[in-house]
Parts: sequence; structure tokens; C-alpha cells
Amino acid sequence: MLSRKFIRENPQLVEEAARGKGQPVEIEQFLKLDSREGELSSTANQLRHQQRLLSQQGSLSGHERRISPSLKQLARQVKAAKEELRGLQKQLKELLLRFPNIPDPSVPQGRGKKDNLQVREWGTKPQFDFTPLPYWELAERLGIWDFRGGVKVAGRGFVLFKGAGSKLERALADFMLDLYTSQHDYVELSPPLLADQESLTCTGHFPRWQQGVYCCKDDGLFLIPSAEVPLTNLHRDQILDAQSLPFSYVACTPCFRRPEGSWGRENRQEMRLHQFRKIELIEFVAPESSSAQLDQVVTDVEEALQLLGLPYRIVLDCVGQLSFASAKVYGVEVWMAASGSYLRVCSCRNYTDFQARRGNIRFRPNRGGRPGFVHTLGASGPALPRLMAAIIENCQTATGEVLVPKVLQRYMNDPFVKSPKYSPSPLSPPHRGGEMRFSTDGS
RNA sequence: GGAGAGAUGCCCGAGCUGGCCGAAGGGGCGCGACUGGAAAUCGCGUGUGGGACCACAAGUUCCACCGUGGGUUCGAAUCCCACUCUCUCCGCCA
Repeated sequence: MLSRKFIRENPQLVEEAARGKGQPVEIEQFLKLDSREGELSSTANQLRHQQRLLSQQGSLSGHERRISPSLKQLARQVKAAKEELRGLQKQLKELLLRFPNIPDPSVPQGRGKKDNLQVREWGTKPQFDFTPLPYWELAERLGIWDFRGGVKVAGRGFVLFKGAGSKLERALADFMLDLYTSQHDYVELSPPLLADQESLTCTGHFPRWQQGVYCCKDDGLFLIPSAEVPLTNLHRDQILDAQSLPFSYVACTPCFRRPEGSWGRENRQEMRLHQFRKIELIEFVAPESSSAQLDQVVTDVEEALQLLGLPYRIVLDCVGQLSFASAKVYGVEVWMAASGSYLRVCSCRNYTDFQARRGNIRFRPNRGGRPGFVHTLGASGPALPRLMAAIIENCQTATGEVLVPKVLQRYMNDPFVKSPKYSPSPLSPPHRGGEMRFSTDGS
């Protein structure tokens, strides 16, 4: 959320920023309501002041209840003014919640992906002396990624990992969680996967992108589109201690995204899934350090990719590509060897004080100063299925196997993901009467 | 699902027979005194938001805010209604 004062003082800037993002805004309407609210609140103030004075005089002058008719009249006026004010403020708030964040000055102009600015590249793209297979073909052949199974259960846009595929997903999650909690100072969280309306409003998903979120109507709860929602809301309505900033959290959760709305059509190349697991890094930082911290988050994400040995590039998103709540976004895009293109696995975002205002997340600077809004950062990603796809494509061998990156091998049984025809199938049903038994007594 | 208790400032916690209550007390924090330094002790200070005067400073001042939304009243943290949330006990399921 932007502050009313800021919009009032910079209407054309706000208007242009919104238009640049492709999320236009009713600025005239706002200005009208805003000035009306200003006038009204000042007259209401005066009336109320008068009322209090007279009312107190009455109480001091004795116990006989002689209420003058003019006092009653005043009370009616106060009531009417308050009522109108309430209505105005409600309208203003609703309007305000639809104003997008202002892009940082360093963000390049432009509309589409092609206008994004490449910042740097890392790694050597693998060279093959055979034609590499796209991930979906190889994964299907290896029996680790079941496209039909997901569809059967929940429809298009859902996938199902099997055997070594499922294990690979787990390995990636564990590897990154371990990395961020032991090599860095992120605190790992396992948050609820459902959130209420207020939480989604704080992060900026509501009210504008409501149709992109799955809803459990009867309970007024929503499936989180990202762990960003529960993690950010953790400190809603709190005043954080300045000394303990930044607060850094990491979580690996499923994310749920409806096909409607801004997410568009799904396809294999772009991999727009309706459910996927993702590592999320969230930070609460002091305003003056958010810019530097954003760079730090990007390098933290890069570290994971470097350890995985996946070539990638970093791009700075142009204005038109920025999400509603973001002021600045670095995209982390990983090289896909078969398709010969980059695929975004992570967006590192600076939300500045936008979410903090919505969620009233503040910090108190030293010496009992006035509280200010924190800045929030989010590295929305890395998304596990996309990383898995990248590993499958980039690490494939001539024999149609996948050589798992070294850092993941300790989490796997076998450094190679092999085709069932070369090895005993990991997909055959488990042996009956094996060592694993599920108890039936309910304990 | 049944029964009960509660929601007050950064935290804890009074107030809840309606009127200087923005709110006692304590903790914490800040400043100062004492000390070689510290602890302990003592003194002072310390809510948030919006507006006015004014230099968007200091200061003065007004209004709002005691879970949320309504209501009663000249006047409500205090009374009434609805809602939300939290906790405890029981039940149910893991």
C-alpha cells in the first residue's frame, strides 16, 4: 500500500507507475475522495471538540441533569459527520489497496520479457555429442515424472513425481534448506498452507489477483500461492526490535495457483503448474538496507545454483514485468539444454514498505524513536519442478541417464537416475510382507 | 461438536456500580545520579495514527484509537447487540 500523503503529493508519478506496470489506477477518484475526507474530518474534529467541552461542563456543574437541546442537536451533527467519514474512509481504503507499488528508479522501462536487462551470466552451458532430450521426454522415459497421473487425480496442470523423481525433489528441498539454515542465518519454518483473506491482502494478492488463488469457500480460507503469504504475515501488526533486524526465514512448501487470472495457460515448456513445491526466502529489513539486502538474497540464490552446477543468468525485470507489490525484481533464470532457452526458477523481489504498510509491520529505531515500516524482501523460488527439469536436461548422458549433481548425491541412493530397462525398476510395487509394516492399531 | 474464561499501551496487568481514563501498577527501554567500572539502588522520561499553528525541526494544540462492527447516551475502555479470535475442560479424530 502506498501512503495517502505520497499519492496526494505525487499523483502523476503514481499514475504513470501504475500504467507502466499495466495495472492502471483510479487516481482522479482517489484525489476527490481524499480531499473530501480531509475537509470532513476537520469539521468532524471541531464538532466533536465542541461537544466534549460542553458535555464536560454539564457534568461539573452539578448532578441535576439539565441537558440543553443544543447539546442534543450537536450530538446529532457529530453522529452524521462520523457516519459519512466512515463511508469515505472505507471507500478510500478499498481504492488504496488496488494501487500497485512504485517501481524503483533503477528499474528499466519496457513492457515485455525482452525488455528485461541481463545483469550477468554464470556457468558453462553443457555441450552434447548427441541430441539432448527435453526434460518431459527423458523424465517420462525414466519413469520419474508422471504427467498422466497428476492429471488423473486433479486435472491439467498437476504432476506427480515417482520413485527417483520424488526422491530428487526431496533431495533438492533438503539440500537447499540445509544450505540456508547451516551456511546462512535463515530460520526454517513450516507454516500453514492455508491462509485467510487478511493475510493475502497484506502480501498484495488480494483484492486484485483473487481469482488466481484456490479458495475453500466454506471456511474463508485460501491455499497459499506461495510461502511468502504465511511468512510475511508472521509479523503482521507487530513492532519489531530494530537491533534484531534483519529477520530471515526460509521455508519449503507447496504452492497452489489457479489457472485463471494472470497466470495464463500452462504448457510443458513454461511449466505453469497449479501445484509445485518451492523454496522461499523472506526477509524483514530496515528500509535503508533493503537495496543491499536484495543483492545479498540474489547471491544466496545463486549460491545454490552454483553448487548444483546449473548455468544461469540474472536479469533485472523491466517495469512492465513487475508484479503488483514489487518495486524491483531480479529474475534468476536457469539454462535448459534441450530447448536452448532460459527458464525462470526464482524472482528476488524488493517490496519496499508496500506489504509492511498493508500488514502494519513496523520496527522501532534506536532511542525510543517513532516506529517506521520495515521493508520486506522475498526470493520467490527456487521452484523445485523447474529445477528438476533443468537438472534432467543439463545433466543427461548419452545413455539416457541423468547424472545427479554432486551436492545432491548424498541425498540419493544412486548418482545416476537410470532408465528402468537398465536397472531393476524402482517403479515396481513394493514387495509384500517386507520389513515395512503399517500398524493397524492406530498408534 | 458441548461447556466455560478471556481479548486493554513494546510486554505483563488494573480499571469494567458510564464523566479530566490515553488509561493505575509493574517490567522493559532511554537519560541522569551513585561507582574505579559494573551489578544493585534512586530520580526523571517513555503509546500509535491523523490534523492545526509552524520551517514536513522543537514546542503547543485538536481528533481518533482499550479485539472488530454496530447500538444506547449530552458523554462509553466501562452498558446493550452481533461477529472474530485466543485459552481451558469434555467429546471426536489422528
